[in-house]
Amino acid sequence: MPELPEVESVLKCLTESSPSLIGRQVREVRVLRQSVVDGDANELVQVLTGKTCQTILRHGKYLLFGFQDSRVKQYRWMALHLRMTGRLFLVPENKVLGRHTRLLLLLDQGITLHFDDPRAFGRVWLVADPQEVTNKLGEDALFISRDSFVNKLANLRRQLKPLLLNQSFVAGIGNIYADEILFRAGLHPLQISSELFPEEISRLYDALHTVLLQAVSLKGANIDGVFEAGSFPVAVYGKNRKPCPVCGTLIVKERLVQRGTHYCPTCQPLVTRCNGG
DNA sequence: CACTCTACCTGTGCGC
DNA sequence: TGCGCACAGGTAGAGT
Repeated sequence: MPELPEVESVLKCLTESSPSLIGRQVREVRVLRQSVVDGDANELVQVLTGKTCQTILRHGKYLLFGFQDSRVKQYRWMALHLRMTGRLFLVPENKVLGRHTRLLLLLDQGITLHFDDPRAFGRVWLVADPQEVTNKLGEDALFISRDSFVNKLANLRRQLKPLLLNQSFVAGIGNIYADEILFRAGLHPLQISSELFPEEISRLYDALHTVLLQAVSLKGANIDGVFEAGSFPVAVYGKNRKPCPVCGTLIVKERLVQRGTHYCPTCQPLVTRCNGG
């Protein structure tokens, strides 16, 4: 369940730890579970071995690691998605493997990058250019402008929750932050985008921006022991049958659009409207 | 186009 | 105590 704020936190850990992943040369790649590599695992090993990690980008929930050969200027990129339970961390080499370690990059300076993932949904794959990943995605949710958000949303007739979850609309929001954003905006998950009043669209953008910025600054969400790092306090996610922090009404959890969805029926009423807002 | 369903996975927590 | 099973969810891809 790492979403944008959690992935951003991972990125900061990798780049700001000492020693940082940036500037480290790959001495050896170990694929401990073949399915962690989308594509040819042998090619991944061949391409990365000997190269140096020069930069790491994030777009939505994707990380892109730029590797360069000392002799060749052209970058090769490793894309990575943590999906549900993936974790990345730098540890001293010879550290015992976790039960669910899927991929190791053994680096210089005696450190190793671990990719652990109990559910084994996470993937890495090679791309020639970051655009291979970002082309299919919308703008990053942390950086999308109000104008861009308003324009894109106004042209779509979609329920708000699946719209926020759609990575080609805006990249980085998952189930937790979709619920949190809609709660903060006071909008029902099934409200139709094209029927919103301008003031409501503006509120939705404000909520998206505020929630994500705050969550990033707190290094992700704090959800009953799921994430050990973050301290962003969730208002509705996982709070079914608990009082709404605003009005005290009990939070409802329902399965909407194939997702566990938490909302306050008082603060987020579903409003039916005859025509576009 | 908008929406639904399924597959991919495994740890957790429930009922019996 | 332990067994079986539903459930959690991001994404791709197929189907309605």
